[in-house]
Amino acid sequence: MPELPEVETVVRGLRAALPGRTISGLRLGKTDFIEDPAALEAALPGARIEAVHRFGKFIGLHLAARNGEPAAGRRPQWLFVHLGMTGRLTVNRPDAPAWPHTHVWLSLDDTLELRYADPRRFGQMRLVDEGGLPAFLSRLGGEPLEVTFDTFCASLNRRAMIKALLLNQSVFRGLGNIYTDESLWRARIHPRRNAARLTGRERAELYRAMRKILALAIQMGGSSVSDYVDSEGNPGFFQLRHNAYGREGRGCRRCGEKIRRSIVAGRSSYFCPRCQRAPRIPRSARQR
DNA sequence: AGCTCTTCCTGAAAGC
DNA sequence: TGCTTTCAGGAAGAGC
Repeated sequence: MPELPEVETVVRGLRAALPGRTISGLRLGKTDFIEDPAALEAALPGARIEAVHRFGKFIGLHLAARNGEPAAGRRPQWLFVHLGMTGRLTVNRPDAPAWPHTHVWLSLDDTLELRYADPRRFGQMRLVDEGGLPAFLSRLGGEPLEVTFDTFCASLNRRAMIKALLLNQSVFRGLGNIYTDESLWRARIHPRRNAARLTGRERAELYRAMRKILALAIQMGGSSVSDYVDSEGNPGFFQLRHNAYGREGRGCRRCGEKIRRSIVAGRSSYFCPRCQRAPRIPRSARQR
């Protein structure tokens, strides 16, 4: 599933292909994952793509005013795309075969196509104008690779399980199930630990682990565990280096103990029961 | 505040 | 073999 490293990989690919191109046409299939399909049809044709950015798991295409229109006309806008679970945003030649479940087709200068395919349609697509950007960003926390150690530590002072906290996009933006599990494994912290109770040393371990894991994953083009491919349709390879995620029953690569899976914060969570010590359960909450 | 539960959706995998 | 059921999960909203 696309998380920060996968989205970053897609963004880097798009950044090499899109800026400077003009959207010459738009075709929509199913639109239930698009906030306002009519707005896309009104705004996109003729708009020029100025830049491509990433905000957590969101891809932001910065669009310039329509060529030749007066300055008072259209303001710059952002087209935000979230890949959800199974979204694929690829640049293709118009004659190339399309993935099944392709629902958005953007013609670029009549020579290329930007396509969005998403079997489960858990993705999102929405248009935000320049003035709406602060409100959009205010719902998101800091970038995991940009946040300082001090800010990171301060953000952990909540009484929530560390796994739930890391998954919460309003705390840090971009971490999903894979990279929280991989970071916690590397830092030897159990997913059910209370974030506020992590020691200073544990916070430092987690900060370092998270940054290392994300950097490595980006280097390897992300993890392809289900449908993920980059903007050229190629898979990533970081799944080969997973130490926890998806490894239930297999040996921990540090100590040999069998990796366990349990539901934490509503998500399948993989961890090593020996390296990642479970928190003590309060007497009051134990069994019944 | 922050937890659990539910909904959205399809394809893969497990079950019978 | 072939049909049916279960499961996976990011985000958002309801309810507690």
